[in-house]
Amino acid sequence: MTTTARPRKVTLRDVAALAGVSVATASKALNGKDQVNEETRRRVVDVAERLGFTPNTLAQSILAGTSGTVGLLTNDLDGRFSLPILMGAEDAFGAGQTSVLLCDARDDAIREQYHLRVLLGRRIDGLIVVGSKTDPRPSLGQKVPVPVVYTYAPSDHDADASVVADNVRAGSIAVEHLLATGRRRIAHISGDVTYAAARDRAAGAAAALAAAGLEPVGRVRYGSWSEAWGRAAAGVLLDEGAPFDAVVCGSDQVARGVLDLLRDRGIRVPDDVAVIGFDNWEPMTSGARPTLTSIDMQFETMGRRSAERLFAALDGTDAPGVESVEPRLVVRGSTVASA
Amino acid sequence: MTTTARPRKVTLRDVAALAGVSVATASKALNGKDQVNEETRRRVVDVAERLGFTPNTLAQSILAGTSGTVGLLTNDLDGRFSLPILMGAEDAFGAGQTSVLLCDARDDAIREQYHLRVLLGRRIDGLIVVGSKTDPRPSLGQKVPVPVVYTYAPSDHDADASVVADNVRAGSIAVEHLLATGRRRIAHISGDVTYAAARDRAAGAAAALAAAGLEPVGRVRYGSWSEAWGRAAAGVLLDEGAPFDAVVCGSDQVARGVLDLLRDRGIRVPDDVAVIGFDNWEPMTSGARPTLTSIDMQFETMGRRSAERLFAALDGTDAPGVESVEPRLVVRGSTVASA
DNA sequence: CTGTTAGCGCGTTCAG
DNA sequence: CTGAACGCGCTAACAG
Repeated sequence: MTTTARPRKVTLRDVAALAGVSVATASKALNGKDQVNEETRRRVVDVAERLGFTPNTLAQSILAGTSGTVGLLTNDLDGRFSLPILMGAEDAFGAGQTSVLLCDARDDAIREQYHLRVLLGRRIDGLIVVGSKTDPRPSLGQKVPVPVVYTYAPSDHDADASVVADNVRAGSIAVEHLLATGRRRIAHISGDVTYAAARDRAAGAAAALAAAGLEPVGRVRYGSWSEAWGRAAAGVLLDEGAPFDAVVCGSDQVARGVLDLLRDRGIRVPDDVAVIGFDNWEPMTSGARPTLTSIDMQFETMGRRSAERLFAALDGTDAPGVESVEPRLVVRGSTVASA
Repeated sequence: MTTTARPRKVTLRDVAALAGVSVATASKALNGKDQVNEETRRRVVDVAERLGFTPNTLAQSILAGTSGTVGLLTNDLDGRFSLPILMGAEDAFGAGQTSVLLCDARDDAIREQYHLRVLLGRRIDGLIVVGSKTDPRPSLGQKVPVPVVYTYAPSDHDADASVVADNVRAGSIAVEHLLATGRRRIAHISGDVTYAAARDRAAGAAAALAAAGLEPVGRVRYGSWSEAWGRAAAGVLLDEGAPFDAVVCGSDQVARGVLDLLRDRGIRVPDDVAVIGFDNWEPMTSGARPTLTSIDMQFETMGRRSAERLFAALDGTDAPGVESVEPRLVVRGSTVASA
């Protein structure tokens, strides 16, 4: 056990003393104010460097009334969606001087409330709340003294600012791509029906089909977000005998299961049947045979936009309301042979 | 655009004034000191509640000299390993009063240095550094004025504190499990040889085989951490003709590829060949057919231990050095039929 | 150009 | 039991 007595933090006072000036002068010198002799400045800067002086941001904050810190309150730290969102946000903030305080509430209102208190105590300048599902979530209320942006899950209150993925549009894009590749008999195997994401994607897909004057092949088959369900549902679909030349799948995992079963049954993809998923989750898309065409929900962009809107709100230039991020089609081998 | 002029933060002064007492009394009342009349306290608490008073942690910190904040500097935010580590740490901290400042350095030394400065400026009490690979990484040096714990990737400096996964042990556990299920001819398909994790696991596996007086089936086949590589390598292995009854795979993804190819070739798992992976990554293990036996590296435990050691270091009761976390075998259908 | 003074929000003596 | 005064590290306003 090394009892390396950590030295007391070096303060501006120390620097000033050793440089033979007052604290105020030292402060000015280090902050590039122009009311200080060039030589004096050099001396101060030099001493500061030598002492390894790091200004105490806390003290600055308490004075400035703004902490240069935002809270990131997530309910989906184990899920794979909050991570890219987090990265996008961290990215947008990192450019400036803003640091991120991360909290995980695990979908527990009590824990959320607790973390909120802590964050407010730390005088965060703003807050981003990441939901665990895309369904609207309860607002934190209007009494929170800093701007709040809800992302992934929108707030259920109109006056709040939210950034969400456009799942309806994603559904349409999927179907439009299949139509563009000449498919006409399109089935739909989705995930857990209690998720708005599943229902929204289905709605978008249905709308695109209807717009093309086509009927879907059977109803949307809801189940769970798993490969096993994809396999099972695809099996049932085949056994029912209605011909189809494409399957829209609720997620990449479901799509993966569908691909596996089609392969088992000797059905060629994409020649006989095209398959498309959602999320563009690399481990799933790249490992599939053939590689999986998917709709990327642009989570990183969502994170970045959330950060940007938070800044805007701080400037007082943000309009409340829900903002959708446009999804993006990524074409691979499961819909186009050459891809 | 709602220009809701945000009200000035309510301070202890405001509370005291409205309660008709001095700041000092208000402070004592709210902090449960026993030198205050019960009725006065009630009144103060009441006013505080009504005003939505939240004590300014920054002000407290500046005084206490400790911020109740730790830095979490990761280089693998996009990878899937840092996330569970982060959760474990967040968990351990959350119990107390500690908040986490998250930074992503993306394996860039410049960015890392920059973030370090910012974090120190914010007077973090300690720092956890998460690597992107398991290979040792350069130490931040001994001049950092707060305790540092390196995790996932250990520091290359002996005097530093590190928490790592025991990949060698993991390799042994994998082989021992296969031996326990009666396998004797064990092949090994791994990932990217430039990763210490791949080499360590192979070393552990080889040692366990040797201890049992067995020879491996061919050399370790290194490649990449992908399903495609797993398929390709398994194909080659079969084509070479040397009989084998088990395959240790460098990761769950590789294992997934191996399983797929064996299935294609009509080889039954686990009857003819057992397959085992590493990481116990749920999307991979549960989607596989059969479900995949895997070694869980206990990332969450690593995060928790890192947090605990950081606390210990703050108390001055931590011994430096590398600590390994024991991996855990999770048995599923790819090694045991009934599982 | 430099030093002195005041004060940010809070906790903690120490008198009253 | 209560309140006035001081200090934490720093910056802004004002004097010198």
